[in-house]
Amino acid sequence: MSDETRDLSRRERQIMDCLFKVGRATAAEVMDGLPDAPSYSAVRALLRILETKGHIRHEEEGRAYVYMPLQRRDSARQSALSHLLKTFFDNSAEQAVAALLAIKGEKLSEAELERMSKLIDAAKKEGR
Amino acid sequence: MSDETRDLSRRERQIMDCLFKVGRATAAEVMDGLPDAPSYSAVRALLRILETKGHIRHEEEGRAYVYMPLQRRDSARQSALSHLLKTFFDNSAEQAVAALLAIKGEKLSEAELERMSKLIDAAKKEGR
DNA sequence: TAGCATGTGCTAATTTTCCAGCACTTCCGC
DNA sequence: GCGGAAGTGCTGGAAAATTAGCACATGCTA
Repeated sequence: MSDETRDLSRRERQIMDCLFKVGRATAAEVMDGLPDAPSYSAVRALLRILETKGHIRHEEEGRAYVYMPLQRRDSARQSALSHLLKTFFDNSAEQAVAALLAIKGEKLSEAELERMSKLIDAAKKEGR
Repeated sequence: MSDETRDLSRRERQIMDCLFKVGRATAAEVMDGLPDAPSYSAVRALLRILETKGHIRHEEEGRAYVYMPLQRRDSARQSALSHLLKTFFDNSAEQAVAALLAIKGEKLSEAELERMSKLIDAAKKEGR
């Protein structure tokens, strides 16, 4: 997996982030999702480059191109999460969960917390 | 929060990642931690730039400079995690926990899982 | 059918990033 | 005291990224 999304240039990464967030988008939509958005044609140029490099592909939809990542979302997720874990959490899932709760803590519903508990219980059973 | 570590160039980001991972490091250590490491003097140049931009600072230790991030690790963590959540997990802590378990699942000890349960229980109490 | 809006591809050029090299200093051992 | 090892700052320039602009296609509408 040498074609990591991590060694992209700044703009390229921003665009990939945007596409992973929304799943699929036209050039105009990508532009809206970009911080300090450059011109429309700049965005299109970047999209073309990313496509050449094999990170995204497009489908024609009416007259417009709709772009989407080539890498599957869950695969990209795993990879991003894994990197985050190593960089900021000493590779400790526990610390990550703690931080997660610290960020979202109060906004989480009882039901969501319950489902998380279930996930962990399931992992316990798995492990024994 | 305009001085986000996210709008850095590729190399700058790699260096920040490296520094966040280890906490503090000399130029030589940073170089070792870098993928496709460039020359020693290139690394020093980058470090100087990052310092100018206000992302890191250095202390003199013997003859050498030891560099470290200015932003506190937990603050950087929160920010990185929050961004990851938005980009890949629809801002859902639950999905993130699921992915976390999927990655580390089998490698987690009973005790770690237990502590995670406790964290979630605590959050439940908090919320009610 | 002419004109406009909204697409696309391509490309030249500016800006930023990235790097290696050079000059200088300091410490240490011989 | 001299020479080497290991620091540092600075700078010019190559390489990459980023951008805007132009030319052209297509659909729609007055």
